[in-house]
Amino acid sequence: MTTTPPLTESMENYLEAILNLEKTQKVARVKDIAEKLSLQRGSVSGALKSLEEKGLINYEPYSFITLTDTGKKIAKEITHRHAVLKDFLLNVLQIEPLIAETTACRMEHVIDKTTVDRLVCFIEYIHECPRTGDDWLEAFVRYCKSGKLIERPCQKCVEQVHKTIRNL
Amino acid sequence: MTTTPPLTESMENYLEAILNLEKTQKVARVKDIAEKLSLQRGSVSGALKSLEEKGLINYEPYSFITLTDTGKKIAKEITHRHAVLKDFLLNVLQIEPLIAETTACRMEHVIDKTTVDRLVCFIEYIHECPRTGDDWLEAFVRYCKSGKLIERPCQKCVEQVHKTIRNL
DNA sequence: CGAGAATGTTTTGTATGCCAAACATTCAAT
DNA sequence: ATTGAATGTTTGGCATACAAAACATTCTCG
Repeated sequence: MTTTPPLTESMENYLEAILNLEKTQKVARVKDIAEKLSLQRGSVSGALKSLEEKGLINYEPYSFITLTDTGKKIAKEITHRHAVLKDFLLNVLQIEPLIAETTACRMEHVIDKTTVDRLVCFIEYIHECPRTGDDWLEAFVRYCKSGKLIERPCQKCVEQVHKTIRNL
Repeated sequence: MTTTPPLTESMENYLEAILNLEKTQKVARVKDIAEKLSLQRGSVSGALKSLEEKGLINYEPYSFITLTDTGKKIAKEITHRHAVLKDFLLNVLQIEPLIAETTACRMEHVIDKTTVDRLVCFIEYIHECPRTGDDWLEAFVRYCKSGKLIERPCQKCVEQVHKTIRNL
C-alpha cells in the first residue's frame, strides 16, 4: 500500500482529455490532446512520458496512447467530479452553460470526495423532496432577479394538508 | 483601463494572509505570513517583492507590509469568496468544519464572480423561502444518512394552506 | 516506391514557486 | 553601547509546466 502523491491539476487534465478521446475517437493522439487542452504538441509529449512513468497510461514514442486501469479509474473520478459540479452549477444555481462549464473545469481539481458525494446527495434531495423540486428551482431564478419571494406553497404540501384535513 | 493579468493562486494566498494579519496583528510580518501559509521565510520575501511590483502591497526590505488600496480590494474579494464557500459547505451541505475550511481554501481561487454571487443568492433563498429554511436543511442531513425522505410538509406551507381554507 | 504533409519528439529557454542555507539587519536585554 | 537572538534577505538549486523551433518518424497518395 504505497501512498502515491496526488496528481497535479495539469496531469489530471491530461487524463481527462485522454479518457474523452478514447471514447469519441477510439484512440488518443498527441495532436488531439494538444488541441483539446490548447497546448503545443511538444508539451504533451513531455507530459505523456511523465504519466507513463506514473503507470497511468500505456505509451511508447510514436505509438498509441491508452489509459491503464489505474489511469482510467482516476480519469473517471475526475470526469465524475466534473459532471456533478456542472450539474449543480447548471441546474441548481442555473449558471450560463459556458460559465458553468469553465467553472466546473477548474473546480473539479480542488473539490474533495466528501464534498462531491454530499453535493450529489444534495442535488438528489432538491429533486426528490416534495418541498423543493423543479418549481422551487424555477422560483429561485425569479428570486435572483427580483429579490422577492413568490409566496406560493409547494403542491405536494398542499395536497398533504388537504388530505390531513379530510381525515379529521 | 489596463487589463491586469489575473493573480496566481499563490499570490492570492499571500494577499489573503496579509489582510488577515493586518486585522489581527496590526501589521503583517514576514515571519507571520510564512507561518500562516506554511512556507519558509525566504519564499515569502521573494513573493513580497513580486506583489510590490504589481502594486498590491507597500513593501520595502526590512520594513512593514501593508496592502495598497488595490491590494486590499482584491484581498477582500478573496476573503469574501472564501466566506461564501465556507458558509455553503458548512451550513448547506453540512460538511465537517475542517474539510469545509480546507475545501473553501482551494475553491476560493477558482470560483468566478458570477458563481459566487449566485451562491450568495441561493443560500439566502434557502433560508428565506418558506418551502425550505432550517428544518428543510436538517431534514437533508437525515436524508443523506438514511436515503429516505421524511414526508413532512413545511410549517409555513401548512400555515398558508390553513389560512387559505379559513378564508374560503 | 517515394516525396511531402502530418504528426510526434527533443532541445532550449522561460516563468513560477518553493526550499535550504548562508548572509544581513534589526531588536531586545543588559 | 554591545551582543546574541529573532527576523528578514539573498543565493543557488530543484521541480513543474509550458512554448518555440529544430528534428525525426509515420502516413498518404500519386
